[in-house]
Amino acid sequence: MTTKENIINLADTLIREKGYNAFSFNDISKSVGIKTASIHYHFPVKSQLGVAVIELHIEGLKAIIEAYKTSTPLEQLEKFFSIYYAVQKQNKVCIVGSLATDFNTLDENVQSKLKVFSEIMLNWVSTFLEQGKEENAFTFKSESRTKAIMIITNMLAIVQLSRLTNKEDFVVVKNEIINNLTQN
Amino acid sequence: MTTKENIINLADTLIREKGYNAFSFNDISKSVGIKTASIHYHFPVKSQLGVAVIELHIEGLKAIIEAYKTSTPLEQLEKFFSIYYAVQKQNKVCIVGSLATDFNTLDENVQSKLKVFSEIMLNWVSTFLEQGKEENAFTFKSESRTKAIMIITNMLAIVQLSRLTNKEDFVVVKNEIINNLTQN
DNA sequence: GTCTATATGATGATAGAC
DNA sequence: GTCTATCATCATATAGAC
Repeated sequence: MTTKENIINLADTLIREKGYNAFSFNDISKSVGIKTASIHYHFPVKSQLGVAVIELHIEGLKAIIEAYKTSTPLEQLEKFFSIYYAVQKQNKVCIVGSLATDFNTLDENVQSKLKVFSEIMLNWVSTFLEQGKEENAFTFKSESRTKAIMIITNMLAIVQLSRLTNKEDFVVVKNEIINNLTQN
Repeated sequence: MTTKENIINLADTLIREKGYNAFSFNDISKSVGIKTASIHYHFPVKSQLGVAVIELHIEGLKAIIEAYKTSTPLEQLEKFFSIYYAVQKQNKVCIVGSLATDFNTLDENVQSKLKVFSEIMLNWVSTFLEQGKEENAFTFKSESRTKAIMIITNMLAIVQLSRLTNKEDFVVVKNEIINNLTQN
């Protein structure tokens, strides 16, 4: 892994552990082992690092979508859950939730990049829900985009809320969604 | 309103607009019209102000719960929605979501106070959902605490997510929850 | 690419006068 | 209760040597 990739990965972890405005170049400096001034060589301003972090998430999600293109809707749903399961396991939150609460403090470039990511996620979930409905794998009455929002908000918030309530609540929510989608 | 109350209310707004680590004593100073040093007279350290903000939310929620004690489950649900509707209208997020993403940077006193608030909220929603189920006003198969978590996570996250997608998505989520609870 | 050195400004916080 | 003055610390960012 290059130093640049190292910096991005670390920034990603810090953003989702502590929040965008709580992490500093000094945090990264200590972990990567280079001085803060050297970080500026790779990312002249902090917001460019923020953009790079989101771009990494976009690439990763696009790769998953592509890899699961021919999988069943249920398999795609399970993959979606597995992403958040990993987030939860690491005591992080998801990138959308973390940056959404800081949204009004973010540079325009970070804001618009985050919107791109959330749209890709929403479209993906909507698509495999719709497909699952057509194949009678899933049962729900609402529009697929609406159902996607319901499920995404459940996931996005449970990784936040379970920091206060109980780690096991993640599985409770996951199972409730599956039961609800596959009932009858 | 006293200066102290003024400070608390302003801090609350700033936390939910910009995040805990993004708001400063200087922000409050400018709005309240007193110097930052004077704020320290009321709140020696920032975390004490954070605690006071959450205590205000606890008092407010307790008052609502008490006021709606004899109301129908549906009325209590509508009241619950109205709280988040106001949050959404003001382009804020809820206090739990805002502080949950910054949780690992918060003082212990703020962390534990936030847990108290989330527990009160969860208990309230669980209780009126349970009552609604017994009275056949609501239809759902899961445990009331689970259903409460599903609904709370929908609300908590939609005020965040709709900053990226569409303001109208709040109403979409609200209606979906009601349709889901009152179907059959 | 990484370093040292530094600029510049904001931050939370304290001491003491009024 | 609020002020002025000040502090130590931390932040992002830049210039220029290696």
